[in-house]
Amino acid sequence: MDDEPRHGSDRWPSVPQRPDLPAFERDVLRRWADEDVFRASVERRAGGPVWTFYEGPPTANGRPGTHHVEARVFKDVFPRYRTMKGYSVRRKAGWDCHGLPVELEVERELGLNSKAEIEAYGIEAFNARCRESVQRYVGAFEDLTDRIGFWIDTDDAYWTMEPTYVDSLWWALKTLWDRDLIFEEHRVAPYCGRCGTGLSDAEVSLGYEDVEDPSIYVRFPVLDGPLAAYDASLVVWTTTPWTVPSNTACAVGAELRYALARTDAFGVAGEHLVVAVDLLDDVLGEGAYTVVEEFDGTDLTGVHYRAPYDLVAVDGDHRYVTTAEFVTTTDGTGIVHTAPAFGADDMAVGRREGLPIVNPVDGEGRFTVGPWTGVFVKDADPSIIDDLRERGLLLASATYRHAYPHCWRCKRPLIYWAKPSWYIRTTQVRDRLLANNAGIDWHPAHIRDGRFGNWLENNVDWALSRDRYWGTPLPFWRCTDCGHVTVVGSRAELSELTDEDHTELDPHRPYVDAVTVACGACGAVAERVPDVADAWFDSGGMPYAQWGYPHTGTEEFARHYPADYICEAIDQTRGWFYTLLAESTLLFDDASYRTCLCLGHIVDADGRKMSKSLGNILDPWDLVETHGADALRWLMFADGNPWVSRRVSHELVADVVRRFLLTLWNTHVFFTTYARIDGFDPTLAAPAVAERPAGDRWVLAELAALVTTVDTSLEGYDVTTATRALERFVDDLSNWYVRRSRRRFWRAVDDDPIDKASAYHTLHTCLTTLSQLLAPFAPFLAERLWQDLVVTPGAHAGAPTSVHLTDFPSPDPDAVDEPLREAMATARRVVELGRQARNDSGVRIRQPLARALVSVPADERVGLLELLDDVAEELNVHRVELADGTGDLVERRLRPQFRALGPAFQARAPRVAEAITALGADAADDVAAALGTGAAELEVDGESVTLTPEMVEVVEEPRTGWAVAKEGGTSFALDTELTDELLTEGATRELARAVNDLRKAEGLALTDRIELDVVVRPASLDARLAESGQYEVLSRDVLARQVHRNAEFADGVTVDLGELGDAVIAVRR
RNA sequence: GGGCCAAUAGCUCAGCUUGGUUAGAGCGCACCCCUGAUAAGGGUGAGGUCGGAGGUUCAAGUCCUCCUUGGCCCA
Repeated sequence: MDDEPRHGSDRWPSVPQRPDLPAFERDVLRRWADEDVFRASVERRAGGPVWTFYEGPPTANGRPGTHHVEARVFKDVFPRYRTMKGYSVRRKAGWDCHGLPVELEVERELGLNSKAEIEAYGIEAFNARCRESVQRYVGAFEDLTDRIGFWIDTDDAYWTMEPTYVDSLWWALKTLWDRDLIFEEHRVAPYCGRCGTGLSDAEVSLGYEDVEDPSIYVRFPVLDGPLAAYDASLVVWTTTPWTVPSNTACAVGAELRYALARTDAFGVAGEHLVVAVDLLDDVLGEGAYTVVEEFDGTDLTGVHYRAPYDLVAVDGDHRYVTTAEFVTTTDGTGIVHTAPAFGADDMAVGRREGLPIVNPVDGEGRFTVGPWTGVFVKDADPSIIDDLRERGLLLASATYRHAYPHCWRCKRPLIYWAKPSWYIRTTQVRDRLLANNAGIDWHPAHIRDGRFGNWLENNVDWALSRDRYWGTPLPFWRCTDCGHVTVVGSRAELSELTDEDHTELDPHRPYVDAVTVACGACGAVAERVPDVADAWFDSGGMPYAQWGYPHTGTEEFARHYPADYICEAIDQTRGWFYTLLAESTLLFDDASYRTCLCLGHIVDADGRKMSKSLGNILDPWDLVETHGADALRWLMFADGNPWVSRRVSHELVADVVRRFLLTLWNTHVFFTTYARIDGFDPTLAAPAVAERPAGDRWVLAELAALVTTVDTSLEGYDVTTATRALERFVDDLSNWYVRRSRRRFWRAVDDDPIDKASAYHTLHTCLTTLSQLLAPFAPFLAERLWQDLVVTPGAHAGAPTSVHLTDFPSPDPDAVDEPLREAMATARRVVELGRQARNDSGVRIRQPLARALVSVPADERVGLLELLDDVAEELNVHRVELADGTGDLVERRLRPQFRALGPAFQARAPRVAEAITALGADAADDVAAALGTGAAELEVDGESVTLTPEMVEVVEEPRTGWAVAKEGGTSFALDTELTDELLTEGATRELARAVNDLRKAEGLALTDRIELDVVVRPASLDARLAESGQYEVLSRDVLARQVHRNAEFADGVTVDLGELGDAVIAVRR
């Protein structure tokens, strides 16, 4: 730009027209770091009311992806907003360090494949590798966190593997133990025989595959009761033949009906079989049986039967019929084979009935007894089926296609079996969980009673223990002698119990395993149970454990409990959202968070989930370094609802840059360019808002409304409404305010200094307020605007050195002007119609026209009156007239208003509407006149009905032959007749454009003055231009010191002036 | 198999809470304008059975039921 401003001031920076967004963001990051702005923003609010955010710790077991950016920017925007609103918002970071994912990552690195191999490698060395792995990835997270402008204090982070954190968890576990909320029990869990380990639900869900499994029907002969007299057999269905040797009971539905049927279907003449009535046809074949007797499921209760195998000696009553709720007649026979060791439902029945657990299977999933000893159970299925068939017990055998879980690592089918585990008795506080959940403000609201509420309704006890290595060790010591369990609440307590100093102990395995305590009951040696805690227990405990509560940090805990706001993706409903609520309910009978924003997932441009296997992972660094962090942040905030899955791609981020960021940037460039030229001094008093022109008052009214919208939306955790309002305003500012006001900026200062100052102050206010409104969303661009518009030019005495240290704006009460906003909306609609009319008529915009006639609905007339000059100027029409409802220029039509007609006429409303629409111009005149005095009568289907003014809108349409455009109740008619005078003006505009083109081509600066040589032909046109003063107009428009008509010059440019003639022009400095 | 969510223009998304008769925006496309924001900017237009079928209502993109497809969670 010009190095010699017209009125001399370098207070405004020179802003590049094409910004390198990532580069300037890095500059901003440096400034923030140098001036410690984040810390300052928190500290200046230290005395404010506390507003608490909890960081759900990312599991640092891989590089951060684009979905992490999503969660992190939503975690950032509300704390930033609250800080600007005056709240004290501590931003404590956190890292989730433990868990199977970390172990698996390390196993991969080390090439280990099983627990046996890990133990051979050594738990100490293995856990050391896990610790290193976590620290490695935390670094990657910190870098990205910083780059995207997520202000969270990573120096103050909690780490779930820290000893003080573990101490807190031990306290929690001991507290629960003391309240009898923890117990040990056999439970059925998915298990991989080859890997020798149970799998978490998350792992199981990775490995579902569609497979063919056997589906067999087996005879279980009845041994006692009336049925025995028939030599009847129960027909039992199963898809896991290998569990038949472990059968201990059969379950029937108490509410279901059963039948004793005689049949020859299976090659035994006249045999008697028991099957659910609903399934007789399916199992025995239609018409292939006779029902002997029908009875209820409960009638079968207690009936003993003979099972096919006696491979394991069993004590106690078993192999009888009982009832269970899960029995249905959707498939099978209505009689369910039950093996408590190998199914969760089975185990529940077994526990209720006190049935023995028969488990002839070893830790590798192989039979330990019978003819299949050493065979993997699933592989034994065919041979068991053959055996049943040979012994005449098999009624039928088929296959069954279904999804069955497989080990995601070794691809072998999983088996479900019972092993002892530690549980937290969450079912005991189920009602409290529901009650506490009811008080949480969920976004979206349906989570509360939907996904999350349903989950809580079906609460089961929390399986706490994991038979693994890298986790919080359970602080349970069991006596080797009497079995008594001693629970330890901290390392300090452990020291007391052992009379050794363990206060500096690394509480991880294997160190803690080596510590033994004296049994609290008998005094013998107690050893720690080897399990570690579910890593979810770690993260769910962060409200207290991040402070080391209650051993340390009791004040911080009190100050920051509960959280006002948390935010994670929707998959945390059963993860962190649950464990947070469960632990706070168990320990404090309270929800530890007040508001929860639940995000949808990030998917690729085709709507597919991002995954390594699909190869569609978007690297967040690539996005940020190509388009900038603000662009990515804005996409997350503005594109769709936070809680539906949203697409991210380079194209979509680039679109944000073009559509929004560059539009705003261009406005910024426009302002600073002219502010530099004019040396605008922002410290001089601004004209009062009421004194400014309508355009200024309008944009300030829009700004005031925007401030209210953004503030209210953010208060309600609604970024969608806020960002859409901001986008709309930026577009309005650029494409209406600036567009309409350009001339005011470039005309000479001494022309109308008040008007010019008004324009500058207005645009300056808009841009600086935008900077503040944008600060929580797009912190980099906001900062740049603030620096360029406030800090560098010294615009406000004592203004904060960063936008992030300012108070969130409040609407200027002097600027609020709803009628003006509405009037401008009308004016803009009229302009749109005007453009349409011009387009249709083929008269180019540079050609002035004499007049236009506008009709708008009656209630918009007054407001529009003030803005008609704006409309005229925008459309390059000398005079725009507003039809006043009289005279012959317009004719009236009536538009039915259903909102009023519907309630009044009900079923007849459509007929009345038709009648209203059908009225001719004269009849419409009469009705409109009658309505003016209150009500009008109208004949509909031979009956007279009474219309009130609310029921119709009176629409006026120009009666002229002009170019007309209309929409709804608004119409615009353009007089396209061209007079000599108008054509002359048009020629001047044409000349001005050509001269300015030439100026640009010659490389002249905006402010350079020129000598203009011009020859207009024919001479008559030249004379007309001179007579009508058009050369003066031209001279002003192109900053010519003098216009030399009919000059002699060699290298002129020819300008076509249409049918009027042409011209040759040249410019000189 | 169960729960929740989604489906609106070629694409990405608003609108649905509170039903009102012309359903919007951006991108893309076609045509055009502007040329002192200029390696910018703007306009006009085409493009929609609002996933499908019923229902409630004078009136349904909006409310209800069922279905289809997709996603997430669970089994």
